[in-house]
Amino acid sequence: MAHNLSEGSLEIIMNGGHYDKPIMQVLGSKKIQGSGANERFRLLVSDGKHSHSFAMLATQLNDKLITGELSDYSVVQIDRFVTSLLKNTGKGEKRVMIILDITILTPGTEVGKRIGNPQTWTEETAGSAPAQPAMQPVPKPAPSPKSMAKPAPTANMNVSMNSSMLSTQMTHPIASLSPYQNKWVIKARVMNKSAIRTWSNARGEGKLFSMDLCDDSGEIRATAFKNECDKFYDMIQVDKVYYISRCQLKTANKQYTSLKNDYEMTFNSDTVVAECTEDASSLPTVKYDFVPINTIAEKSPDTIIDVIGVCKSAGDLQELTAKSTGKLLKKREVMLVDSSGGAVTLTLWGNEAEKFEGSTNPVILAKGARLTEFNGSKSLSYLASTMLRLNPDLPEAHKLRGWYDNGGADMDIVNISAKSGMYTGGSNEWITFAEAESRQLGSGEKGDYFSLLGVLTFTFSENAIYKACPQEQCNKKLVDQENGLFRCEKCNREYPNYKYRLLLGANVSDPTGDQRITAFNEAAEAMLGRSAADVGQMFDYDKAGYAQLFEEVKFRTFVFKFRTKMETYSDETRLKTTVMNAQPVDYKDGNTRLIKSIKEITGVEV
DNA sequence: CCCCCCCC
Repeated sequence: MAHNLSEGSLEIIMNGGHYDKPIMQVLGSKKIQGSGANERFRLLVSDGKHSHSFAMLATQLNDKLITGELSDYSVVQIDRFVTSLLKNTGKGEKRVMIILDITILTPGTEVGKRIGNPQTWTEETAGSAPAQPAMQPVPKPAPSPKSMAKPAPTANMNVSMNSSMLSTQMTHPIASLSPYQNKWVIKARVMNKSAIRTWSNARGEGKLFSMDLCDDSGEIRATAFKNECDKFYDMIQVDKVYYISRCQLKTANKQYTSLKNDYEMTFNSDTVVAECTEDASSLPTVKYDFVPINTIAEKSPDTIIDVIGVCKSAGDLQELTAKSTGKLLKKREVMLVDSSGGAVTLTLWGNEAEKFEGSTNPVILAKGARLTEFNGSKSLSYLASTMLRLNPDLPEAHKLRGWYDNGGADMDIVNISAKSGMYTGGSNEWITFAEAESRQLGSGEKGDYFSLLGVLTFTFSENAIYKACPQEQCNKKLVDQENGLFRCEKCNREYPNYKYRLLLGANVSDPTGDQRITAFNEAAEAMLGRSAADVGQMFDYDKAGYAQLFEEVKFRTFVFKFRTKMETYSDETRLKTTVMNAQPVDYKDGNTRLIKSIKEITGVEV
């Protein structure tokens, strides 16, 4: 197979010229910094004549390397790139190429060898190369942004370029910024802007706001303190594009951001920000990486994720006092659902909790919400840096609206945030009913907890729902006074209203046995995929639907967390097993466990 | 220079 590399293109690019979609061969790659989501790779590329390790892969293309798609010897077409001059201590300047888009023409495994005999490109080679290749268009002076308060820094402006590249070439890619180089201008879109926060600690006090910026090459967080906070807060607007220069760069603390950049920037008194008034539609807009709600349970706690869902219900505003700080907190729990059939609780705090209005079932978009785990179930928490948007004008949002209003509202859901409130931990191990029996779980004084992968083989629909005391903390079954009032023996009061709660009896089986179990309200909601209120509604008005629901849930598989204890009724002693928590199966986790046990049983490496 | 992001 013929591989026509763009011989000589590397030389042109290294001299600051532009070459449209050069075809090159990848000869090697090297991780230059970061790990996980923050890795950045450098490539050794060849155009057949020269080779050079000056190419950096934009982080959004990392996957191609990691998955092996972009293997050594691959022949690629570089569809989009920018170059930038970096100050190289003591050695003048060094040009880097940031690859933004790439098409793999022939996989490395098919090429299998180096093409031609490329020579390593060096400064000496550069000296012998023409400074301005003849094929380049006439250089154009770079227009400086009109509204800049100070003249835009003009460092590194390379004027040999075609007009479509002009604005990109004028500015520096975000991915190329580092603390070692301070003469740059970026052209970036504001993806997110925080509210102004104040702080006060031993080192002083002040206020700040932060913003997340992006361009073709990557993203970065910028923070403005005190004076700069006042100066720029009103000016900076989400979705707008700005030229920004003269900021301090420092290493980002990964604990507090999910942005793909090892650095973050701080505005200082020299910082220049000017709105870009030209067409900036080529710059990426806010990027969302929506996680389907039914897969949120598979993610690790403390992950920052983007989610979009319909607010199915919203709790009341709750006030509570933080035990650790004594601070008065306000929170509101909102239940989000999407067409994946999952439901998750999003907890709003403070101002956001106070002003939230969920009665119209708005579509809620939360970018950068934190996944938290409590008592074995997962939910989302709103952070200061979370971007919350109600009914955003996005295709995903319109789709969800349509789904919800056309039957989605009545869809069976599995609430991954369902909690029992009683679960006190226990081993993370899955065992079987046979193992539970052989370990004599439940025979002790305190009861035992265990987890198991099981199938719901039968559910008892009779008496699965009851009218409970409407008081927040009291779930006592009410006595119908037959006069429109219901009596709570615990509160010693009569109420005209009640709330429905579930108390579900069922059989759970695994390959080694089965067990009659009881699931209280939240666990039962997770198993039935319906809220107690919904089930109560069906019980009252749709008996057939109610019966159907209990049929449908049969043979669903869950990861159950049980509490089991021997109890004696009159003369009979038997195990009473309660479902603390029923979660949908995370098959990735399930397979890991399976592989581990295959290894243990067979001694064979899988 | 923040970096707390809460509670059950």
